[in-house]
Amino acid sequence: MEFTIGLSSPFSLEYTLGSGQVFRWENRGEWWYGVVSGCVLKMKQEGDLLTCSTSSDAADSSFVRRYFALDEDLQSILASIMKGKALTQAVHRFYGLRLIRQERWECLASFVLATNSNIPRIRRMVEAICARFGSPVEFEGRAYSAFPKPEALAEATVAELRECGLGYRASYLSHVSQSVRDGKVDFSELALLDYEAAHATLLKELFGEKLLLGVGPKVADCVLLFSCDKNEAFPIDVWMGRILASSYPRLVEPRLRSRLASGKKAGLTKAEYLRLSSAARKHFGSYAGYAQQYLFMKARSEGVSRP
DNA sequence: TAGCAGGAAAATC
DNA sequence: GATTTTCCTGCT
Repeated sequence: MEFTIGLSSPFSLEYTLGSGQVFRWENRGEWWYGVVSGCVLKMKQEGDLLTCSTSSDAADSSFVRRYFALDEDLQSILASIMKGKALTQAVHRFYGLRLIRQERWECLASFVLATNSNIPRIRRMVEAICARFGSPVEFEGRAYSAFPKPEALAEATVAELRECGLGYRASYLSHVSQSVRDGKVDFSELALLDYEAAHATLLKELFGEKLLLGVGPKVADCVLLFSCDKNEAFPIDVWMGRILASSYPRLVEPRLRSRLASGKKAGLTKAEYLRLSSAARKHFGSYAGYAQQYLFMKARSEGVSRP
C-alpha cells in the first residue's frame, strides 16, 4: 500500500536510519528500503512529508508512526538533554534523529551479533542469516527476506550459523534463539518493568546458567533502548567511552578517564560500565538514551580522538 | 604480513 | 572484586 505522512514535529529519516541503531535499511537513490516485521518498507522524506510504499497493508501509517516513535515530543526531549557543548553541537548537527521502536526479537539477535564488530560487518551478518533462514518477501519484483523467527535459528546448527560469517557469535546466537523459542524471555514483561529490573532480567542466571549467553550490559542496554521503550538506557561502546572521557570528563572516574585518554585498552570492565552508564543516566535524565544516540553520531562523524 | 579493533565469557587470582 | 585470555573476521 502507499500513503504519505505529514510531520508535525522534527524528524530526519536519514539521520535516524543512518545512526547505527538498525541494520537492515538501505539507501538507494532518493529512497530508503527496509524490512520490518516481515514487510518491505520503501520511504523518502521531502521536508515535512514522508512518502511510503509497503509490501503489505499491515504496514500502514500508524505502524510507521509507531516504528519511528513520531508520537514522542522530540523538541522537549532535546531540550531536556542539551547539557554541555558536545550535546548542543550534536543536536544541531543531527537534528531530527529519533530512536526507533524496533521489533524486540530482531533487536536482541542483532545486538548479540554486534559484539566485537562494526556496523558494516553487523549488517553483513544480519543479511546473511536473513537470506538463509528468513522467509522470502517480494516487493516491486525484487526479493527480500524477513528476519528469521527464533525457531528457525534455534533449529539451525551452530555450523550453519557459522557459515553466515558469525564466528564465535554463532554459538551465542544459537543459545539466545533457543531461550527465546522456549519461552524463557518474556519481552512484553521487559517493557513493563522499570529500567533497572529489565536490565537485570536480561542478564540473569538460572541455576548458575546464563539465560542469554552473549548478552552483557552493553547489549542489554541496546535492547532496552531500541526495542523496550527504556529511553533512559545508555549503552556505552568504545566510541561512547571516548567521547564521554573527552567531553564529559566529570562523569568518568579518574582512573578510567586517563586510560581512555591514553588510547590503550578502550574496553570497560563490567563494574566500570555499570558505574559510568549510571552516571550518564543521572546526568542526562530520563531521555539519556537520546543523548547517547546524538553523541554516538557525533563521535563517529568526527572519528573521536584515537591517539 | 602481522597487528589491531571490537563485547562478552571463563579462568585465574 | 579485578585482571587476563580467548573467541573470529575484516581492515590496514
